[in-house]
Amino acid sequence: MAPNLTSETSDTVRKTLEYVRHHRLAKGDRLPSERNLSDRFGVTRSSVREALAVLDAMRITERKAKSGIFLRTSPEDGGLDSLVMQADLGVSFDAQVTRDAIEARIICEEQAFRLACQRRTEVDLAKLEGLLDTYAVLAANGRNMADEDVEFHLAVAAASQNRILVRTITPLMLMSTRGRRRYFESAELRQRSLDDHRAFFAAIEARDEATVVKLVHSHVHTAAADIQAMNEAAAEAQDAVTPDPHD
Amino acid sequence: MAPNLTSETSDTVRKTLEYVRHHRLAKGDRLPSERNLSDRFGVTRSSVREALAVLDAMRITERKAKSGIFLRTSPEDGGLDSLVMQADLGVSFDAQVTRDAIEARIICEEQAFRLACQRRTEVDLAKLEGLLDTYAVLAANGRNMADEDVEFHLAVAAASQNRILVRTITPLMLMSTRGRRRYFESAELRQRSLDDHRAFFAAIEARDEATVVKLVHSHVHTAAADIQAMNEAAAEAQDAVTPDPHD
DNA sequence: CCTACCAATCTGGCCCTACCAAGAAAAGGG
DNA sequence: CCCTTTTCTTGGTAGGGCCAGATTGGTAGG
Repeated sequence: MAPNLTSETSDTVRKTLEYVRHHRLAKGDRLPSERNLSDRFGVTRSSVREALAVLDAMRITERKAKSGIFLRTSPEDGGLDSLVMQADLGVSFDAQVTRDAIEARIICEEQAFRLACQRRTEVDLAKLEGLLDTYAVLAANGRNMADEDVEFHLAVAAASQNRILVRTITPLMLMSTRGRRRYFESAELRQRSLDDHRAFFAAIEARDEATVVKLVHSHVHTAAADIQAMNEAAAEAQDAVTPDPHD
Repeated sequence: MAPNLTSETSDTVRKTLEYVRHHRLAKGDRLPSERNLSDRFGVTRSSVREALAVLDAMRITERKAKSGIFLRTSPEDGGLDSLVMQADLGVSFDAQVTRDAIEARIICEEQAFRLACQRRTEVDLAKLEGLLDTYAVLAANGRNMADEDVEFHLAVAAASQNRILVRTITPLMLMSTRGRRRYFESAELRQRSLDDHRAFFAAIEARDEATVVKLVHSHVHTAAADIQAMNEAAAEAQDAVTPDPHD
């Protein structure tokens, strides 16, 4: 669940995104050449090309053969995966993006969990129960359950039997990984999260859609709000020391 | 909206995914080394590394330094962007994935369009009206409006003022680009799509949420069903000639 | 002054070799 | 059989080189 790219590549991706931001490039604008970027960032062209391959795949840049590298969309408008990646790279989102993500998550999880009530199998329930047990143990031991939290939510979503829905929710959760980690440092919030998850399980077992929908709203909204608050606090603290180099 | 990666890189990505499928690798399994892949595919290690950077960013693979390349999730379970990429690469999805995508799209668009009714601005309406005009012209001239269709839907979603929701819907639409292209080859369907879009505009202008929700269900469901049917027909025709090389 | 053409230059696409350090596996010694 | 040591493998990175198309700037011609 941690940053996945190699340090060099992810560094170059981040520097490239910084370059775009710093120079306020807009859609269609051209980036410096690969060779230029490579010595600007002090890495080889190979590394630059790896980073650009990633940005291309994220639909952020577009490389036109023998012509140049062009911005396809602003980094903020790339796919959700690109937001997850940027979160991994340490980019912090503004409050609006965070609010939007919460709203989107509620929309998707509300429906996914509702479908889970209708379609959950015994296997799904067993899986959730197992996760719940692990969750309780971790909570009791004061361990950080950020990853397990995600896993539980995705397992519930998986009970909807709609794998696309699971994949839609995944980035919405992963976007806030950093905030979630901080969230679970609080013993009180750990306990609350455990209680919420137990309530989710009970409602899904009972196929009680109305309760599930209510739970999604309260759980996601309060949890996400807490995460958001922590994100903002952390972002401010970080902004204060961010130098922002570049010509 | 077309394939974005360079031919070589995308080729290598596709070959790697094929390798995974062909060898039925499961989560956590190890792929051949970069050097092995490079001469297996007849490309340089640089190209392999670019492809792996992409797969890494998609959270499909994970490269552990000095150890190996491991499958993080099955390619079918990667992020939505990875599905878009695979669609670009010509991979066809099974019927279940297509059905799931339709369901997910209905869920997201229903809520996004409902929010659009509440929050749309005059600017949003003007934008939609402009797109609608273009749409009508293209339809009249018998042109393929696949891209404009996507653009219109995303513009409606944008009227929800939730950019994350837009980005959630984007891959759900882009997944079916190929099918959509075929869809718009039919004059009858072009006309129907234009009518639907006009109805969307009217409902959103009137802030008529109930109608919009109904429209989403009928429009997406029937349109997507048509696309699906075309996809399956095309997939069968394609499967018949797919050789599937490899040791 | 404008246009059409042409050559030098720049750019992305790929290939190739080489080195490093940290794992993994094999070999060796007890 | 276990533990240590050596060797091999592997990803990470550097740096060079060639190709061919796109770009561009200058030049000759109208």
